[in-house]
Amino acid sequence: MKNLLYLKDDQIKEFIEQIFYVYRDTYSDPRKILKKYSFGAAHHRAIHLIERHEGLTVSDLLSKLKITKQSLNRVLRDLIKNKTILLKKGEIDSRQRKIFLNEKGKKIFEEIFIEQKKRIYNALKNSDSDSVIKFKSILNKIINE
Amino acid sequence: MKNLLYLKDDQIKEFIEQIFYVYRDTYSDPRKILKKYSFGAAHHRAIHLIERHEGLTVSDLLSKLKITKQSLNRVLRDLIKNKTILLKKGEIDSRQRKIFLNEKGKKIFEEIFIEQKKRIYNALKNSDSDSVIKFKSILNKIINE
DNA sequence: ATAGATATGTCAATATAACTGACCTAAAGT
DNA sequence: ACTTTAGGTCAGTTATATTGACATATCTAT
Repeated sequence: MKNLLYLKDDQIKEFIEQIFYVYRDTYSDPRKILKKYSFGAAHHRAIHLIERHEGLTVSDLLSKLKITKQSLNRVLRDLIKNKTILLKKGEIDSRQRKIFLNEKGKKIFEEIFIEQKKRIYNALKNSDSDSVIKFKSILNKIINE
Repeated sequence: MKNLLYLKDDQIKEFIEQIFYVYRDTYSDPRKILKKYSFGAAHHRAIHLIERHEGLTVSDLLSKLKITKQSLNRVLRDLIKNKTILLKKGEIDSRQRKIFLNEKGKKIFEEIFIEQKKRIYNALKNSDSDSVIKFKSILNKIINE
């Protein structure tokens, strides 16, 4: 490993710590709203990914969440029972189930998102465009590493 | 809210998604090593914070983890039983317990860290110092928002 | 056409990590 | 002396994940 000052172990340890805090805070802000619908963190993550990738299949969602299908199934069952999402058979491959938010789901998502966005928005509002682009680029590099 | 192009809702939704992936991947890399010691994610987070803040008190750790003391207590008990950490009475305030990694704990931490650092290191090694500074600054803004 | 692979769903048991609520001791602070 | 704080613990519960086995429908390839 190269001996760059800004890549000393202490710096990396600090990043690992900060990543935990960022995740912890970003996903805990809308907890009260989720509770209103008897949803937990697992439902939240699923709803977010479904909103971002409307029509994704069950296995798409599995590979994004990286949990087992048995775990996901509980969550999807809850969301279906609650009329938050709906599943449509794939037209090309009818084994697939494509997942969509229905109207109620979209409203719940918006309610969650309003709470959750504040933290990110306020953190970025005084940053210049270049900083934001670089921030995003590093996040992507970490994910695709 | 200002109507900056790079702060549109879609951009913020993407950040929320990326933050999840970054946390998911960064903390799942050393899972096998943790399992070797019968530790889980909760032990990992505690060990990391203790290494970063040697001598922190139980309540310091609680406020970093943001879990209940009953939850933390299970984790600390396991770590003590395993001889990974030790608690010392505070000299000034003897109600406090200051938490340290002992020799075994330091070794386990290093083993975990070697696995965990790769992802961050590889993501940052080709970034310039300015990008890394900006990345860190935005992480901090998100946490302190 | 049929054999094998894939996408999804489900049952059951278990593990992990969190929660609430109650209660306790020891040591500070006032 | 009284109250507050730091920490520990018991008991019960909930949320989220796991492993393993098995079932069904559909697609793909020979």
